[in-house]
Amino acid sequence: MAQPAAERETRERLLDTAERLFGELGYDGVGMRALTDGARVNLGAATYHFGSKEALYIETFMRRFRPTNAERLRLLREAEAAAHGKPLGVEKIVDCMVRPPYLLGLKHPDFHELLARNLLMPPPFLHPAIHREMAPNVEVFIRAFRRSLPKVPEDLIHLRTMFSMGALLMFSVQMGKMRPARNPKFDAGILKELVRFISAGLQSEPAVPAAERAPIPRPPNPPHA
Amino acid sequence: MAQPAAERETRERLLDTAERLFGELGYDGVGMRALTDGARVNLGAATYHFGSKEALYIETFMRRFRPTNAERLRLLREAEAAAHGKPLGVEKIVDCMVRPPYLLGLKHPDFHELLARNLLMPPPFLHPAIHREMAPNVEVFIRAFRRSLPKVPEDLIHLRTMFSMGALLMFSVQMGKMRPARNPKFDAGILKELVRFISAGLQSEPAVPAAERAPIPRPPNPPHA
DNA sequence: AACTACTTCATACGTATGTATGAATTGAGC
DNA sequence: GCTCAATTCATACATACGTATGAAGTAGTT
Repeated sequence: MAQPAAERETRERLLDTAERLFGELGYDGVGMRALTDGARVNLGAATYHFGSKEALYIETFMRRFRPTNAERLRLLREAEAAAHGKPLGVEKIVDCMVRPPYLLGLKHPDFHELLARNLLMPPPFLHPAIHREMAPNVEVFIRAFRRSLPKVPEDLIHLRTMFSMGALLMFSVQMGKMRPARNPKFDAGILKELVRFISAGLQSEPAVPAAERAPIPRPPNPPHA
Repeated sequence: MAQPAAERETRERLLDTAERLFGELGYDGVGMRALTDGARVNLGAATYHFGSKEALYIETFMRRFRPTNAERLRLLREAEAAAHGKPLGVEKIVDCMVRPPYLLGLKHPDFHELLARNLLMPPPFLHPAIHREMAPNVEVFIRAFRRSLPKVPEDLIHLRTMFSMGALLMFSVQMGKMRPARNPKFDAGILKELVRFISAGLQSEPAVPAAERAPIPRPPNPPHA
């Protein structure tokens, strides 16, 4: 194999540019030429490395989403190990869920918008990849919440987790936009506020007694977040 | 003017189709031909009635967003009048904010996704229209929250309102997807749960004392929701 | 029946799209 | 220094895009 360094550079320059442009403008909003021009890469090289625009898009998203998700799981398991079988505090669980994407956004600000885009309204061809990646994660977090929120029926936990993801994604988008005005002191405080907000919502008394409420169906495409 | 009835039909068929397709696939994901074919309308008629694709998109969104926003304001003013100068309950304010788009979504399910799309990541050319429409609304709701949440600093109210919008938008998207599985009893209960979730987050104790926290800047493009 | 304003329609234009092709170029292994 | 696989590059292809144009059609009004 020739020039492995150059190869990696081309590939990654293209992914970085794709991260930025796809995030700003969406899958359909950016053409191959805009991507390759922005990355100073030949048009043919894009097809060579990724095969198709869809494949490039998937990889652009997944290269960051995979490790983030793994980290969430790791943090939760770590916290559960430290708790020796006792239920975790809700804020702790939420922190495990929210911190990894938050830190990721600090390191790769361009990813913020892309994340929100793909979790809220992913292009159809992304569904399988997202679902595969998220399914085990959802499972584990829901179980943790159920243990720590005995007063909240399971279907309501699902619903509230969905709300939480919405808050997180809106947060993500706005963090991207506030980039210039931010500073470390600000960044330190704001995560705690997000965790607090979500945790308060999760812990609140159900608004409708379970007996009087119709069961909440799980959406066909669960909020993969 | 000839065939005013037919004109209105053509215009509205096109808007309805645009609502559905733009919502599913986004502005760049749908071509003029897909829209006009879907609405059984001639391609030229689209340009005739709307002038351009951007104008069509703006009108597709605004024809529902305008009245929804007006209704929010109306509900809040009505509640404030009934309170005779006393601060409103937080749940009441949240209800005024959330109920109109919720009811709208029940009536026009296709609008759900379009709303989420445009409030979370509007195409650039929509910014002015959204901002004009939302600015007074935001003002009034923030003021109401400030009165009812004396313990929450104003910048944190802004932040939490942003979180709330995220929850609402995720809710909106998922309601769209759950359409087939829903029923009236379900619909009746779920709004209350959304209001409860958001209100609990808004009312929670600030996670970081104001003195120890950096001020939260208002994002350059405020969460127009 | 002729006129008028409005709406629909078929068609055309230039450009941009994603992908395919095959020739150049590169640098390590021998 | 030759070989060879990996990469880059210029170019081409068919299709889809948004918009413009002008003729055809449609009702009310006179």
